[in-house]
Amino acid sequence: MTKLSEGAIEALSNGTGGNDAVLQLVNIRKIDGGSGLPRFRVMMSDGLHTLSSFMLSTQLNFMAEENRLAPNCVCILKKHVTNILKDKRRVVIILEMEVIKSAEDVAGRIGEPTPYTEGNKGFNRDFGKKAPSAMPSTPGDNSKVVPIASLNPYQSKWTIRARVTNKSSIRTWSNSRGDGKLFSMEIVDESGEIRVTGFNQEVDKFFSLVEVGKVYYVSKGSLKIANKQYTSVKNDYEMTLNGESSIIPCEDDCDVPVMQCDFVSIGDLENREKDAIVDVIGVCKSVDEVTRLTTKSNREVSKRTLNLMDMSGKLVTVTLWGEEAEKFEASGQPIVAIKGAKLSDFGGRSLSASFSSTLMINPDIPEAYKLRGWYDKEGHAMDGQSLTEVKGSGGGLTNWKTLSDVKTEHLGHGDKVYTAVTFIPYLSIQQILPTNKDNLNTSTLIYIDYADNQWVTCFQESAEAILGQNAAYLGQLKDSNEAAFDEVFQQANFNTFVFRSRVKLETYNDESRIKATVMDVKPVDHKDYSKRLIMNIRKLAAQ
DNA sequence: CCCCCCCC
Repeated sequence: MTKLSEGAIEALSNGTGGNDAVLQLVNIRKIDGGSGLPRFRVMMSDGLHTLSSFMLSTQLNFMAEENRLAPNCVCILKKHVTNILKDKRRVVIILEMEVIKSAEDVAGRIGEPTPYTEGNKGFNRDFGKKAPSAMPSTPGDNSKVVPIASLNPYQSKWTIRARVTNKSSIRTWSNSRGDGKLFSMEIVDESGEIRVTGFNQEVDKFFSLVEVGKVYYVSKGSLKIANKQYTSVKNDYEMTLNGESSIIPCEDDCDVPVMQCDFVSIGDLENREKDAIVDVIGVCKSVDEVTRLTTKSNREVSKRTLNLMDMSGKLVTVTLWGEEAEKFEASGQPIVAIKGAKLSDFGGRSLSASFSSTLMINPDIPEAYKLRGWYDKEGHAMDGQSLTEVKGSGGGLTNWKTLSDVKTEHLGHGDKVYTAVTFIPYLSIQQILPTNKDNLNTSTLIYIDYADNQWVTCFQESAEAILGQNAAYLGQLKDSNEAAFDEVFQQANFNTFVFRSRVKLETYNDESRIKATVMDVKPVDHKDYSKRLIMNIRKLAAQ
């Protein structure tokens, strides 16, 4: 039977408890978090005593939500902080905890614990494994270093020690409530992260001091409820620097983490809501050239799109803006991580690196090494399927299929776009829009590959690309020289192109059939196509 | 006290 850390509850309750206590979870309940995230209150037992004043820190909410923390499970309390409330009660905030035995593997309650009666005599704060004497001294201030996760609007005298992971430029604003300037940054420690904003005088005082990547002691700021709409930072609160605040560089910084990311698998982006702010990591499989464009509000901006793929085998198009677009270096298919990318429903699902995003190229984190290993071993041989359906040129050719794949995978039942290299044995023009001869409205062609055939419909642009003539000229020719007109179509037969086509189930008069439409036609890039064929041969040989 | 998130 699992041995619990008898005596740990008493120690935790009077503030002398260390970490790595083995405890049994007795009960867990959700409490109303008001406007913020839900909070979970937990009762734990050490076999001798139970104590109900444990709170799960919000970054561990997933453990409760996934039912990993069911009554009777046995856990190791890896990291915690003790907060003291106004009425001097202690609350143990669980920062890190591991379930070592799930509820179903435990027969029931271990021992016969009785509720611990709060006999708080001491009044020392306990911040986890660091004994008060070992606490880093805080420059120019008597306050103790506390974890970011313990910050709240009700305590004002504190110091945190945190690394800056992101810093904005200085922005000015002017509206009915006044005007001013501000900057914001994101900082992280081992317990969590928080967004910090400085206005006006605080901009003058702190902006130039703060450098991304460095660690600072930050003391005294105002905490308020965070507006989740604008940030992916996992904290219910955000901090505003005020006249009392200080920021002092900290040289001894190696134990402060670099960045906290909660990566979403690219495949899972399909299930996320539009406008969600997410962290993603993937291999940059392809990249477009940088382009300049003018926004609706008449601002000039640089833009670049890239395709990221991860171990879900799915790809997504990500748009970078401004300097990040201009400076992006795509050589060697780097690992790209983006913290705080914005999910859009353009083309199905796509991502945009917004103002508050942090872009990392080949970051020094385990997820990146894992992905690199996977990609070099097997991922490079996968085409992957893109969540972003790209119209026209640009954005790269993805989701390569043979025509028999299109059938056997029932792509048409899900409104999918695929790429295929196909040969045109026969092409016929069905219709030139009678009211406007310049408009080659519809032409239908059959295309084939080695395995199957498919009738598809082309509209003007793709039809012109296949016929090699523009619609206006063809319209004239049809009236003036029918033999020459037919010849254009004869010439187009027996050519091979790369087609991007959309297949979709259409219902007409209660009858359903798969309708295929060409979205884009390109000449075959034989070098690229040969590589693709060699890759497929290798894959078949490996089976 | 901001919160701009651009383009196809």
